[in-house]
Amino acid sequence: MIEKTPQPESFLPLPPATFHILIAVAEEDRHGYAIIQDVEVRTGGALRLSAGTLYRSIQRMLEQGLLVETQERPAPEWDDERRRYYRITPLGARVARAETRRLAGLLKMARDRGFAPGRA
Amino acid sequence: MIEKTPQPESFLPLPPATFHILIAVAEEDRHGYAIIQDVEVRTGGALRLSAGTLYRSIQRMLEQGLLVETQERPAPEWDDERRRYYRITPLGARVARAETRRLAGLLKMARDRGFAPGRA
DNA sequence: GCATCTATAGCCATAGTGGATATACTATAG
DNA sequence: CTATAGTATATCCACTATGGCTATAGATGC
Repeated sequence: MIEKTPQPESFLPLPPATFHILIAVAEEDRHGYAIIQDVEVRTGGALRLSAGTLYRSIQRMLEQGLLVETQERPAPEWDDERRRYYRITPLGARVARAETRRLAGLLKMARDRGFAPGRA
Repeated sequence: MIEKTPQPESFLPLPPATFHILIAVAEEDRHGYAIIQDVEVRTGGALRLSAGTLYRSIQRMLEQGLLVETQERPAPEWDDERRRYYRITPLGARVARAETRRLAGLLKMARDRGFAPGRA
């Protein structure tokens, strides 16, 4: 018996916070606070993930297998004991690609109906 | 005094149902049930707007000025008395364009971090 | 007669979110 | 020395959006 991994599509549509967290940890392993900062910088300050949303989202994502907590830590002089580092799993990456496809489709629908992505 | 219309950005991010409804009525005035069908066809059956979500979303959108109920009705032989037709307002169109821009930005972030919109 | 489709609308439970709060360590300014 | 701000994780409460169910009701089809 082959243990089947769940279909990425079954996670869709992703909660916005979940997608932003996956994008944040795609580049490199990040700890919670660094994820909040990455989202804020990436969106030009437009989206600030609240701590409540972040840690509950991470909990859920660990249970779903989209993230794992890594044991690898930076050199002690760069580290902070309090931090917990998270890494995206292969499943997490597949789910993120599926959500990316869904968004691309949605964007196409909007453009086809005349909502060009130009100025306001 | 010029009565200011609200900033389109203040509505963002749009609830998914709201954006789908705006896309549905962009093409032509539609009644509730026709909106549900348009969403289902457009998404290839992936998204089925529930009646509860639809009518509460419409209520909110009327109050926010994103939609108006039209008085114009099709010829009686094509009409159904029960139907209520909705039309997108200029504000609704501006909000939809703003949301389209936001989504385009989000999609770019995902692609920049390696989530190409290719296969799963 | 009964099911199905069309059409609108309200009710209830759940999920996701923001904001506030708690704890605690570090760095900087006064 | 002390106050403030930043870093870091975590929990609690309230609100919003959503899905599913139910109600109502006329039309169509078997």
